[in-house]
Amino acid sequence: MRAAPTILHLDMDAFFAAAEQAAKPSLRGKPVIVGGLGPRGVVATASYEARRFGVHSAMPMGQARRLAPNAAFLVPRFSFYRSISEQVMELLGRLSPLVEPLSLDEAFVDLEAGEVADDSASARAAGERLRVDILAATGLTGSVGLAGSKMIAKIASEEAKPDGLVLIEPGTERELLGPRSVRILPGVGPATGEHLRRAGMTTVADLAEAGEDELVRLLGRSHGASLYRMAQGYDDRPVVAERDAKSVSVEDTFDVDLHDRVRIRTEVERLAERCVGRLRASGHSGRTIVLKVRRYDFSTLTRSETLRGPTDDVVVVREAAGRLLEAVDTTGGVRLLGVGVSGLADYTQEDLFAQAEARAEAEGQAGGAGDAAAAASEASVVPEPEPETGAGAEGAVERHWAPGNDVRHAVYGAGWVQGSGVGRVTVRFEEPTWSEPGRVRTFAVDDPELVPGEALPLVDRGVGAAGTG
DNA sequence: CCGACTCTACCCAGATTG
DNA sequence: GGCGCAATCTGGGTAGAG
Repeated sequence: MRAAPTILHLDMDAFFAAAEQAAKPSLRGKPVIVGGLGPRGVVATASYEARRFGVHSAMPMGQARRLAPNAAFLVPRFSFYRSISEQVMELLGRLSPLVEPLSLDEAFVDLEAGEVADDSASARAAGERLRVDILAATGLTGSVGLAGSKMIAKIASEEAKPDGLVLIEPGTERELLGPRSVRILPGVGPATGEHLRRAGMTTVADLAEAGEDELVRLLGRSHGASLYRMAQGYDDRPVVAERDAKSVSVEDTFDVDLHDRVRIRTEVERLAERCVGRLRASGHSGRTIVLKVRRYDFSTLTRSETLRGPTDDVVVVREAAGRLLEAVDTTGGVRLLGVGVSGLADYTQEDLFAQAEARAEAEGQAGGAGDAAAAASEASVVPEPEPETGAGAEGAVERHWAPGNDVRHAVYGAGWVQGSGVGRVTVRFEEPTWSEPGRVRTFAVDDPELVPGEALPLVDRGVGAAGTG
């Protein structure tokens, strides 16, 4: 809680879809839907044009297709979005050392810590300047919320969407929140919202009136107390620059349910390998292995096993996951499998274990430190160098020419995949900085002149650009 | 030795978020 | 009838140590 609205929340507008529109002139002003295109895909982001048809995030793709059959349906390209995100985060970093990213397209910034604002006027100026800078650097719009706390800043940016800025003066929080639905409070989703409704509370004012004891009784110690504070517009959470990861996991939903036990087993092993790949890439090891299974009827269960010490060994994780699977009934089919590792320790932590072990051995201490020694030996299991193919291991996409992917043709230049099927791939040749839609050509999928391409910059860059034409 | 109690670690499900 | 992926947090249960 602070007296000046110096906590900023930035939220890019329809980020994935807007990025695709910026990269592909022919999609500007048209409904664009980004998400999984398989039989069980969901919408990740819908452009504002698509939202007018009722399409929104997390909607099953089939439903989105029925609502907006003429929209462009694209597969997400995370590395492209990440590169834009990095430019945006860099701009935020100029405002303050205290930047807390929530996702690729969202972040909190503590303007006070950055000494760029200490009152409403200076905060507003910083926010407006940021929006201008983001547009200039990326060609995309973002919405800004400014307030004295994270919660209110986030509500403000939501209010500002799209392409706006809203500042909420400290002191006016309660009148703003009071009449609103409990659902605007962080931590109140469908389940908690329904829970509260059954208890006769639908507005934030209802919560404040109910009192802390009542909410604690209803929702438990932690949720109840924090919700009571939030309902009064009281929120002390600081902007935290970087928090270290606590778990790493991978999961896959299959196009059709898996029934074969052997197949299920090999999928679990593959997931364990991918998980360990990411674990090691992040410089971690972990103690607890988690297996996740979603069955044909959507019932979901997790089973976990905690080791004596942290590991980053594929063999150890793969076998633990396999053991966990043995205890799971998969009759009827499996829709999703996942493998995770939690209880993370980083390399330095692991080094300490290894050092402790080395010391213990050198001094010949075999006494009471049994547990520590066991932990050390687990931790120092030497991972075998894996004969892994390419470091990326992107899940080897079957459809080589996925809709939306960048390509380059020897004759026609840069373009992107509009669609493919029956041995053909249709490409639209255009570039981000063009103002007009480009031309469309169709090729054989194995046309040697057609190769995967690179994402191009969304805005003209550098003085050299002046001489075009 | 038993029972009651507290503390901690672990396990699992469910909820929430973007 | 359709419902992805990754991460975090919490509540409640159980088990062992003291």
